[in-house]
Amino acid sequence: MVTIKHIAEMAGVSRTTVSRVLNNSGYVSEDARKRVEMVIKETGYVPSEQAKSLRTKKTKVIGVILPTIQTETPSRIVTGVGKELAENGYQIILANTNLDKDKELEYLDVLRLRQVDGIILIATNTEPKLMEKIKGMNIPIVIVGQEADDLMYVTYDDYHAARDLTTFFIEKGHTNIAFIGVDEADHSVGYLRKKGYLDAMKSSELAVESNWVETGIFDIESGYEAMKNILTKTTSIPTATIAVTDRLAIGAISYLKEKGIRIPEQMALAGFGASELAKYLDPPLTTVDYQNEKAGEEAAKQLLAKINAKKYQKQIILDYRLIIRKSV
Amino acid sequence: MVTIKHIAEMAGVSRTTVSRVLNNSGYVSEDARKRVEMVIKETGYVPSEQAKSLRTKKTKVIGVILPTIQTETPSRIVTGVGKELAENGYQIILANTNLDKDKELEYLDVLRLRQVDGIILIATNTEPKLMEKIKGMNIPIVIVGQEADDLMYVTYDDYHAARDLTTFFIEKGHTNIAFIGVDEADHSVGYLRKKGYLDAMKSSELAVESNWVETGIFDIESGYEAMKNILTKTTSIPTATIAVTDRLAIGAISYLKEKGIRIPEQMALAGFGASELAKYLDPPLTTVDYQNEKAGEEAAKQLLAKINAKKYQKQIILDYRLIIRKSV
DNA sequence: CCATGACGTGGAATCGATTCCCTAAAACAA
DNA sequence: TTGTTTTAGGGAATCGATTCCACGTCATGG
Repeated sequence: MVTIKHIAEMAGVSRTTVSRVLNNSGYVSEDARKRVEMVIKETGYVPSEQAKSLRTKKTKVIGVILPTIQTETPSRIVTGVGKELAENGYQIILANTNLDKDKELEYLDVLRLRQVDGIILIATNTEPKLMEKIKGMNIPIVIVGQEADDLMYVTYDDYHAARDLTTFFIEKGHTNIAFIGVDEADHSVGYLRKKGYLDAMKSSELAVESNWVETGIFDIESGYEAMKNILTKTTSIPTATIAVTDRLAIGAISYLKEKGIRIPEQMALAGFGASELAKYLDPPLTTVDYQNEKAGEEAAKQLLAKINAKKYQKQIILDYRLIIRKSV
Repeated sequence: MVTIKHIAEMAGVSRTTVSRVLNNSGYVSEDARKRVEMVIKETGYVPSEQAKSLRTKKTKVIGVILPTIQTETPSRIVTGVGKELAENGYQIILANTNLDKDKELEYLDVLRLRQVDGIILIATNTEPKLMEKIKGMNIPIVIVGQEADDLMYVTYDDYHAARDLTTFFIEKGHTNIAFIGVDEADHSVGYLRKKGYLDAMKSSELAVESNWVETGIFDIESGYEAMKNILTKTTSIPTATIAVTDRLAIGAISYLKEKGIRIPEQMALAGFGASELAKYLDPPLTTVDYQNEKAGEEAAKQLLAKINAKKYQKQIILDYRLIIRKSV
């Protein structure tokens, strides 16, 4: 393996000078620079990242912690992060928790000891233990998808998205609107989207029957179950349902079809997330488009700014867009 | 930051001894070991990975090159890889080409200079330039999803899967079977699956009209276009269609629905990949289940075996399973 | 003509580990 | 008692970079 020492010898200069050429810092004569560059080209020499980062304490690696790589939201975020980082010569170390909350904490440590320059956490919760840990780390960390008082984050306006969507249904004349949510520990998806729904109902003075509100987990199956509960347990049957993810909506559709209930005539339906498939469902699903990839890019951008001691925005809330399709 | 030097001083031993405790190598008295361990616990010291890898030339990092993270197949593979690696204390550096072939080559270099211990390439082609480059690198590399003569790989039995699926249609009585493929540069998905289809047709002495065979790219839209072409350009209309991915099949379905063509009565349909959504389409889509996650695990397992100079299997071809659903 | 500063360069320390080699005491064998 | 092994531990080199500091050489201005 060719090292800086070899280059120095071959070019007849000291390692110092080679280093100067590499980082173009300090004084180097045109002559010496030429020779060094020649030799570098000939040998195809590339400086060792390990050695460099041992000295400089910078690895040009960013850790990304995510709950799963198998659903669209995190995948898109990572894609965005990756694009932004690649442009700046940074690499991603991936830490997949596979939905295991404890691993979020664990991976923070693993990444620290890998001396990553920063961490992007695609968060599923804002538990105090996690927040405390983040505050205690002296590595720049950006949270994506959740608000977190005085930490850096990039998230979406979940509350207003849910509120707008609900209002949209109300304006269409629906009064009985059901809701399929998830655990409120997920502040964005669980709590805020539900609050948006409830507040919209309240401000239109519409009552919400307790059985209209179901809680699932993040998979299709639980959307199916939730819709089943809604239709079998409620006294006044809703005419519209909001599901907090497209996958839950897909589960709901699957139940509705099984029972021969027509969408949207008998049950209007909407999801969140603008999954690619939503467009191709029958009927195409109304959904909320968050700019996930943009969120990833933005998170990476602010993180790099912070790392390089430039001006950065600490907290960003991205916009959303309702995509109205035939399911309503 | 606490280093081995501090630990040595605090425990009243040399760095050598601390290192011995850390790696439990060489002779260390019970007494010294206790003291060192105490200090390590007190200080929460963790050895620097950079320093270690500078010396040992091992980083415990594996590079994963993939075409996109936004479709199910690579996501599942990465999940499998991640699980296996995590169990062995390895980390993943992610290199996302975003479907840009040139970046595959580029990232091989980037990863090498990051001194990754090995590379897993989720491949979309087997172009000579790429294969040559891989042979020329002196880092262990496993290819996933493509065969590559004398390199390490884990792939699927694409040929027989396609052949079986086609035969299944034939046995159901179909004689006019269309095919939506992709560019044959993708040897597995493009070439082998098509060959399986053609050979099955031939061995049943069924003719294949040239217009029955369409080529798309990997997105839903091109499935739509392909189905449109098949139905508008052919003289004898097919009664069944095989699409080489579920997404292509979804596009095809979308066209069929638009035209009011009933599935499977007027057109039977099948895809490949066992995407989660396939199950919830209307009608549920017949598809081929490859064990993507297993493939990832297997690739990681063999790679680690090779890295650690243990016995490994150079080439693995995984099994598949037809999932017959109502679309046929 | 000499002080000053810009320019060029190299020596050597440093980052934080591992590891080779050496010394020395203790344990054991002859 | 002497000679070998085993056990224990330290010194110092090393990995491949960066960077501080010192030291020349010129040109310039006072």
